[in-house]
Amino acid sequence: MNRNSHDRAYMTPNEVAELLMVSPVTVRQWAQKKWIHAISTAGGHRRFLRHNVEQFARERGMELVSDGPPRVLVVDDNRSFARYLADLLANQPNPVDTETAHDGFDAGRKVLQFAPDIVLLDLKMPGMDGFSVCEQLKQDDVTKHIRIIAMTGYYTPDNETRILEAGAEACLAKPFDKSVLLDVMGLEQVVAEETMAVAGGHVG
Amino acid sequence: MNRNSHDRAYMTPNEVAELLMVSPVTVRQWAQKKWIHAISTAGGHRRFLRHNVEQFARERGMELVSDGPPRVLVVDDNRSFARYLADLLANQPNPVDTETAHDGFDAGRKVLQFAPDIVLLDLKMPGMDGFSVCEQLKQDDVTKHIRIIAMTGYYTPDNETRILEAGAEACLAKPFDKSVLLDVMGLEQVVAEETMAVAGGHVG
DNA sequence: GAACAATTGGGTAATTCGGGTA
DNA sequence: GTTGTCCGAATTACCCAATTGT
Repeated sequence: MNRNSHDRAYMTPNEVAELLMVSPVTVRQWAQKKWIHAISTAGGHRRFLRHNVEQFARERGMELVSDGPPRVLVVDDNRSFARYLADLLANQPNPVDTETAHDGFDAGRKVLQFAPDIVLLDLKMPGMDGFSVCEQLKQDDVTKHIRIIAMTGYYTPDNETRILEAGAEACLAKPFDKSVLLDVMGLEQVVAEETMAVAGGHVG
Repeated sequence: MNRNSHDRAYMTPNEVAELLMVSPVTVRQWAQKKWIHAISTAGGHRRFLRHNVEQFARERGMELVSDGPPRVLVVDDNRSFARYLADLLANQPNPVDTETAHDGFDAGRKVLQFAPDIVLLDLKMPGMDGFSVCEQLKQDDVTKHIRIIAMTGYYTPDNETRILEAGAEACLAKPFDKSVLLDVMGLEQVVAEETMAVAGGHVG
């Protein structure tokens, strides 16, 4: 079993090549021209830091990171709650593009078609293992950069630990405050706004 | 050995040109008019994502000339059975490219990334409604052309009717003969080969 | 540590690409 | 609407020896 680049802090030339949709030779050239900052192993092989690769891509105007408004995919089998979250985000002062998915298949499809920057992922969906989804996203070069924020109505510290290890950057226990969500997502919100309870209906 | 576009997530302009039966210059024009969504390399060269190209082609009513061998996605939560089917197909006298998915999310992802010609779909997967998957595939312009062959260990005439109405072209009751599968798929097989029982392990 | 497959670096030549124009 | 052609630039192929991973 190969270790995936997600588990490591560095990337190999081949991994960078695939991510940037270019042959390894070209990555080599770019490194020689110092367009991408590279570290050298003792034997002279190059290793790249994810941060440097992304910075390079951004400077060259690649679409690795969308320059438009953030795109958020809400994955929750509770349709009304998903719709509620999506509307909430779409109506923020800072615009956000939103989309919803209600089952695993739909989620997998839209992750590629909608190409979100952030996925709000409900962990407890029938037949869909949120942990597995998280791992799958992080193992794929095309989707590994997507930020994952987990949500669960059955919060336990153990679950939080597991999902964070799987690659999520936060785990929110339902119900959670709107302000907490926006804070975790890194979206600025209007100051002095009263906190509004955001509850998942199916939590009961 | 050259890497084929089938092995990559992206396509070069020349590859797109060949697929669409047009000169590279024309592909260039189409990309400039933004008829085909293109991503840019750091050096300014264009790269195309497979599903973007296919979407464009189908919007224009084009018949895609599948250049390579047929691509088959096996969707079954029983990993060993899915692997067995995939190996079986891959080792046919007529080569077939195969891929497997074991849950809804994985299936949704690979339907776009692998871009199969045929999906072998198990109807009874935990939390994944095969009928819903079938409908989703048929409702999306990008995937509606994909042939769907259903498989179930709990065959009933009613189920067969429903899945056929949802867009599948056949419904196989496990266990089924290898020859039946190949026949339904339209893959030629070596004559006078003894039929070999193909059973799903979890049907038990 | 030894053996083996896969990856990598460096070099040069060959190919492909984008844009403009016909 | 599509293609041919030219040019400078970007990308890739192919060579082999060295490094890395298992």
